[in-house]
Amino acid sequence: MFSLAEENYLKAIYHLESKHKGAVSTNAIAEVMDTKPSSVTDMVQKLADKKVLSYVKYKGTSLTDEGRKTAANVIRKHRLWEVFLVDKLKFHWDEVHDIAEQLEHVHSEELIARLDKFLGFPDFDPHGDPIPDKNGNVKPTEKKLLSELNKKQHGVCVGVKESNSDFLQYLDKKNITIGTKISVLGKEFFDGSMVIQVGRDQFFISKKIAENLYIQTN
Amino acid sequence: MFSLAEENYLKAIYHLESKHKGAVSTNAIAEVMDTKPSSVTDMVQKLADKKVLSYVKYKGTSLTDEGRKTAANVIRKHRLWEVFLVDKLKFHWDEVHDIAEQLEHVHSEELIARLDKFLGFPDFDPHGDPIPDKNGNVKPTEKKLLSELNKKQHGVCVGVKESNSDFLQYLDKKNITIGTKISVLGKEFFDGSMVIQVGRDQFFISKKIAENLYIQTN
DNA sequence: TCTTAAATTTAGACAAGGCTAAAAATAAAA
DNA sequence: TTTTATTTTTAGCCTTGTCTAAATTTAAGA
Ligand SMILES: [Mn+2]
Ligand SMILES: [Mn+2]
Ligand SMILES: [Mn+2]
Ligand SMILES: [Mn+2]
Repeated sequence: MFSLAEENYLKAIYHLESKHKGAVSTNAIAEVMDTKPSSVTDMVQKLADKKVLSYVKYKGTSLTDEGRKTAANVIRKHRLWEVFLVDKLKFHWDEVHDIAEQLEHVHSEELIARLDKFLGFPDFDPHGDPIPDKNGNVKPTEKKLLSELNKKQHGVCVGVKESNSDFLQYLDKKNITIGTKISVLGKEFFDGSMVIQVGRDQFFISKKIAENLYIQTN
Repeated sequence: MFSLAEENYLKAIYHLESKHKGAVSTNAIAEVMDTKPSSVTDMVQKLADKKVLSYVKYKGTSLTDEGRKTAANVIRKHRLWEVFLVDKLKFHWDEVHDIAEQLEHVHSEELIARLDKFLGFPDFDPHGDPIPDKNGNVKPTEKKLLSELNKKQHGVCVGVKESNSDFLQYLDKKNITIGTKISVLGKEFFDGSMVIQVGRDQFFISKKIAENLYIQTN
């Protein structure tokens, strides 16, 4: 059994590993955990003792299979609760993260199994992120960023990269949500900005927006 | 905002106050919290500083209005989650307490408001205990213990006093649940045992059983 | 009332997590 | 290859919540 703090560290390291290849640096962890590098060192040494990650002084850490599975399980819980909050309690998709952040630490295998069933065994959370299975496996999906598309290409929005409130509220204003069809009408190579079509509307979006929307094309 | 430990102390003191009149003793708190009296003294002094209870050395403690409201709110959350677990996730009523014990500490007013609505604003939890409203008020119900009934009296089971697994499973075996009609066919004054009728079945119960079943007669 | 027993509090420690300041190791620059 | 800058770790201290052992207070018995 892992403490709340330990679970949060494992989750953070899991996400960092999936973004950048190679060992995760102490400073990177401190950054996302919003804590000091010295605190990270302490915790990482403790987690290494517990065999959930391997740690080499000054070189960084990487999760063991055990650690990866544990982290994936916390993420599984987080995302299932987010589905519950949106689908059942009718929360808006920009309101659920902080609550799920607490719910993810409730310990009960049975609870999650039943919640999963109650929700109809969802594959994705409200932000389009995949929900790991009981064993910590995530089926790989072929999605790309909207910013990778070129003029005249189109696809369906399947997720968001960053999911902070401001961004999600912007998407709502533009009627973009998971499942929305998006077509690229024009693309400016100088700044990466685009003109896209969503439903009947055509409008301009910045590169930053395009880099935070996942699209599935096929 | 109160810590998990503080919330549990407040809840325990709230329950103790409702059972025995007068100030709650340090030892009584230690007993139900399964901790040492010295630890209780420390915590109780801290909670007194926070104005949620009044504490007089060697004399005991009692909740302030503020403390009572805070405690009732934790209990409200506990019971609403129990309703969720039984009604929605189809848990059995003897399996939900420990999970609710964790869920009750998730902080979000909005979450509880929406959960309440999702559950249809229930008045009682799966064990027949009343759910306090947002302001910490519980409507008083006129219920008595089955052991207080005499021969030929009858009523409807509206709750259980102790709700440990063994007892709840016994009740299931006997087909007794919230809403079940129970008639007293005989009562032995020597040991308080009874013969009762439940549906078509008639059987013997000990005084201990009768003292843990709440009945509404009218 | 005097003495013993029970309840309660105080003193001193400990583990988990976290912080700051200083030291050590590694990476980058000259 | 030195020197300097950056990253990371160590050392020492703090807070929360808990515990044991010892001291105090209150209650009970003679
Ligand atoms: Mn989230
Ligand atoms: Mn999400
Ligand atoms: Mn309960
Ligand atoms: Mn209950």
